[in-house]
Amino acid sequence: MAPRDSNPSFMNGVPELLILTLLRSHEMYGYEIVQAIHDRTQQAIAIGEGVVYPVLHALEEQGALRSHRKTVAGRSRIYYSLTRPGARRLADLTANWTHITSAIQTLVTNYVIGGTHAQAIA
Amino acid sequence: MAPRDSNPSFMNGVPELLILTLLRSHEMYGYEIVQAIHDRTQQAIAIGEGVVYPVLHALEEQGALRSHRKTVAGRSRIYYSLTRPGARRLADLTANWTHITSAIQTLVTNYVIGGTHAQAIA
DNA sequence: TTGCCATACCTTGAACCACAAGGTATAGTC
DNA sequence: GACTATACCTTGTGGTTCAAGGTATGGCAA
Repeated sequence: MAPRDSNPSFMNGVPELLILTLLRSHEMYGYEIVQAIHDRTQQAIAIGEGVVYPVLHALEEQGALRSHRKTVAGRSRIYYSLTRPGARRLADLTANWTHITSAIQTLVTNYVIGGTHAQAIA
Repeated sequence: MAPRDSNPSFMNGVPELLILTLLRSHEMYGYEIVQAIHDRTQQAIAIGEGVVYPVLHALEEQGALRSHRKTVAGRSRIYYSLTRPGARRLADLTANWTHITSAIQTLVTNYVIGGTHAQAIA
């Protein structure tokens, strides 16, 4: 039921990380988050609604987010904001993300600078 | 049969990236790769044999790797090395990896430097 | 007024990847 | 003679993400 630990199932949880990150500065609603991720990453990353909404629900259920409805221009929106535990969770995820990606980056960019190392490719 | 593209299924393929990266400089065998990933990332990343071996088989089948048996000290090892297409594949994966992670990194580390932004956490 | 697009929410099914756990076999060590 | 390390491998399970669809309102254009 809970093989949560060990490896972070690798790079999983990126949507969660991005969503929490966006909510760090101010509250947002789901549809807005979907577009914000797309825009603020120069289209490098596109996370669909089918991913965002379930994550929002799960995070709220876990107490990491809090929500309230607001109607703007006849449109009903559900705004989400970080709770204290949510901020802690974001800090953990961010630290972990940085740790892992920098480890990978070090490996990947090691002595590839000028060489063609043709003997390895042969 | 082939919804391969769209998003890179996110951070998937990290094991593949790491394996190709290690094989960039010289040939290695599976068991060695498992430990090398563990060691060269300061234990930040641990990829099990259950992941490495299938990836090696798949990459060879796709023509990205080439293998040959060698017996060393009574131990039979299967050494893998990069082919030309494999090197191209590694270049693609690396570029993509860098692109995506830097986009995320930019979002994640934006104006978090000194502030507690307590108003967002409330 | 009818149709279409954008907004805004949501769920379902399938695909896929990585993992843990197991299984085989040999070499060296205690 | 048993245990650990080496070295290969496969299977089943589980968790994430995806694409595709489904509902409803507002605004705009034909």
